[in-house]
Amino acid sequence: MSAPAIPVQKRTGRPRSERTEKAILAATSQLLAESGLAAMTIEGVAERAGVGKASIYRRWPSRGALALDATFDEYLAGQPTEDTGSLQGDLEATALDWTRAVNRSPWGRTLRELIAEVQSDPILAGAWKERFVRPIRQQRRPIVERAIARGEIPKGSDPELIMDLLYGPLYHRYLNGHLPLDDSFARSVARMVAAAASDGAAV
Amino acid sequence: MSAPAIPVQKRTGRPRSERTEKAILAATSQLLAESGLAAMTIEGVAERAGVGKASIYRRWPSRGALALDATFDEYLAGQPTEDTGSLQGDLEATALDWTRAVNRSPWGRTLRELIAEVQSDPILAGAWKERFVRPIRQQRRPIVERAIARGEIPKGSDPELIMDLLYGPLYHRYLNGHLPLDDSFARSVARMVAAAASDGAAV
Amino acid sequence: MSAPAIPVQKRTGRPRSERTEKAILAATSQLLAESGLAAMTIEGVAERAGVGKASIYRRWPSRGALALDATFDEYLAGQPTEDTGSLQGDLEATALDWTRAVNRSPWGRTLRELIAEVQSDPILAGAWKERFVRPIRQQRRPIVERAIARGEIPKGSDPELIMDLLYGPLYHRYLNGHLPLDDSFARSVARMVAAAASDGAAV
Amino acid sequence: MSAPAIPVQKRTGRPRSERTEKAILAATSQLLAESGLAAMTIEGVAERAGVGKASIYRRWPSRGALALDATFDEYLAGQPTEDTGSLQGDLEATALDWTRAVNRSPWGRTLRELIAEVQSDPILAGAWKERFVRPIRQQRRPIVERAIARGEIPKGSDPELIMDLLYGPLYHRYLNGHLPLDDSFARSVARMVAAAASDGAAV
DNA sequence: CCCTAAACGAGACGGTACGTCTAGTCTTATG
DNA sequence: CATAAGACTAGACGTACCGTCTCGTTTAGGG
Repeated sequence: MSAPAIPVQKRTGRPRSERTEKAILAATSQLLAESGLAAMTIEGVAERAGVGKASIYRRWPSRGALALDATFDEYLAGQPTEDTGSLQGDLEATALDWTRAVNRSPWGRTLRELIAEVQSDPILAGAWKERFVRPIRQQRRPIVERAIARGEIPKGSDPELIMDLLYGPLYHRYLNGHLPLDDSFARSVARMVAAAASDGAAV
Repeated sequence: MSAPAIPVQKRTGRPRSERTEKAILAATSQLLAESGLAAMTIEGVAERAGVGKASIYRRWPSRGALALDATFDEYLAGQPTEDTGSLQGDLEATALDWTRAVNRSPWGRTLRELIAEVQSDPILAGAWKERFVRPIRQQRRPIVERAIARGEIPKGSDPELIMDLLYGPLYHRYLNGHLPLDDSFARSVARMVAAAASDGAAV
Repeated sequence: MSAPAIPVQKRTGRPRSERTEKAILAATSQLLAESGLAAMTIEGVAERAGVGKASIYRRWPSRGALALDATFDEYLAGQPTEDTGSLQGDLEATALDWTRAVNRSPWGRTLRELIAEVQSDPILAGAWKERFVRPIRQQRRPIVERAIARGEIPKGSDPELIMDLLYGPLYHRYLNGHLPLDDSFARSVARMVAAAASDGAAV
Repeated sequence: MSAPAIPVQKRTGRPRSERTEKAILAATSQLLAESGLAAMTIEGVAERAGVGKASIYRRWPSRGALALDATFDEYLAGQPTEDTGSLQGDLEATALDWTRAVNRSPWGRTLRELIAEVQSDPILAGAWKERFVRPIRQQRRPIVERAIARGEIPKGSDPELIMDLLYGPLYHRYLNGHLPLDDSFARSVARMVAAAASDGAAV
């Protein structure tokens, strides 16, 4: 009825070395931080990690997949979701957290290039959604639930719509760069989304 | 014996051929439509156009710049800005136009990859903002002005903020692909932005 | 593999650089002399010559073809065919020349490895025959003709058979190494071939 | 390369499996017959034999050594040395035997590539001489002894010289391919060698 | 009857070189 | 000068094998 929770242990052959895996991810992170995804090559990673290229290809199907894993490793800390007491407060905290994170170089640059890489590789795009987008959104879902519980917004309000309204404008300035992505903008967006949701427009 | 009174435009050398330019752009468009930006190479364009690589480099500094020009050539038709009589109506028309345009393959794919390309090339990013982002936004500016004139929203409402609130969520689903970008979503976004602006949250 | 006798005039494009060609052949010769054919790689040649790999592949289809050309360039001096006054004298001079040439390291090693390389590459084998084997044999043909003119051997004697009888045993010891290939052996072979030919056994 | 004459008694551990050894040799022979030595790889043999690579390296030091053993296994039948009653007859029988054997594909191809392999591996060259060259020559030695006994050639005639005179030209055409190696050539060589030896030129 | 130790199949390991591809520049002959 | 053609240096690509090194398992002989 379901996939095995604990994958069956492979029976034969030399097991993959954890040391090798860590060396590859570390080298990747370094290179990404130094010069960005565009300048990161599999050969470069292999050399820096003191590893054969085959050991990389054995584990990751593409440069993007490797970069994604390495970036995810750094990101895992995640961001908090503390209750500020109001919908607008929660949205503002979320927007400010994200804004400050992506303005942090070089992580911000890598994220930007990773999103770019994802645009022309459907397999990678799937991983991106699973590993980055979905977790962050689920983490923020309680914000809407708390607002409903508080009676700030109607019961049927769509959390997905609200999340897109909040994150969308931030990503937009981040990737297009037509106007600055700063704290002030983050606060404005949060204010507008809170207002719209309170009006019941998200139902 | 005497210098010309009005300095004549330098006339030495063979002038650049218009035929060459058109052949390059046509070949680029074809290749983009066939296999996307990721698979488009300068060598491929040169061969398809029956042109030397140098003739391309003489005109465009990079693959992205060429692709941008070729795509812009196709895009010039633009979208209308007719007055629907209400802010929400105007926003909805705008959102639906954009949504339907990017859902059109292969143009949608090329745009997506172009945005990707822009992420790691600052020069190209500048061109992108000038040529695509700014014109579209200026074209839509009257929407806010009309809404103020109608008294739907306060005088000090920020058109840039409203534009970001509208386009941001659309781009977000377009590039991240976590949820479908369809007419229904476009209408929901327009409704929410109109609601927020009416509340005076965009001041 | 080599320049055509009558080079077809290429109409367009940048012509191949003579400098590049010479640098490649020089680097190849050096590497062959230093460590032999088995250790010579296309990458190594490219690096030593300060040349892109593509420039090598543009000119030679395989490592063996390149090595053959480089070795031929060194060999071109050739060996004399002076008339010693008798068949046995001429054969002996020929055998001694060849013996001493192949005992000369590193040229002898390269020749040995080149013959080896030829065994599993039919295209290369053709070039080998044309460029090395046939010229040498034709150069030695007058030996038999002079012997006939002198009346030492019958008119119908087969020069090819006599050449094989002379060179065969020398190559045999050279490649098999079961017994030393020295001047004494060269003289013995020459003596026997002369004796057999005088008996009219080569008719 | 092969089992030692007096196998040192191993004290402990699992003994080497005869099945494994046979599977390796069989797979090697198959691959040699199918595509030749140049295309035969240790990995390919291991896979075909259903054997770990280490089990091959435990037994043979190199690809050439393995190929030599596998080929030798097939060759063991050897060739007869019957007395035809005359030196020329014996030489002719020998030459024809060898000629026909090497013209037999794929065995002929493998032998050719094996000789090639030997040229750049001194250790393998030693094995080659011991295992192939010497046995064959010793097998043919009685030919000369019988000729002396018959009084066809002088007592001091050098068997090694005569063997080189006979085999050399055959190997020469076999490896160089400049002219066909056929029965007619084999007979001519035998006739010439017999003539020279009768003249006492082999003393 | 277990213990020891080597051999076993499998396959990962760090490497090297392959032959191909594209980048961006340079060099020719021809307009 | 610009052009089409194509050679130039440079270097990454992904693949194939190399010879070595773990794994967990098997298989004998000696204690």
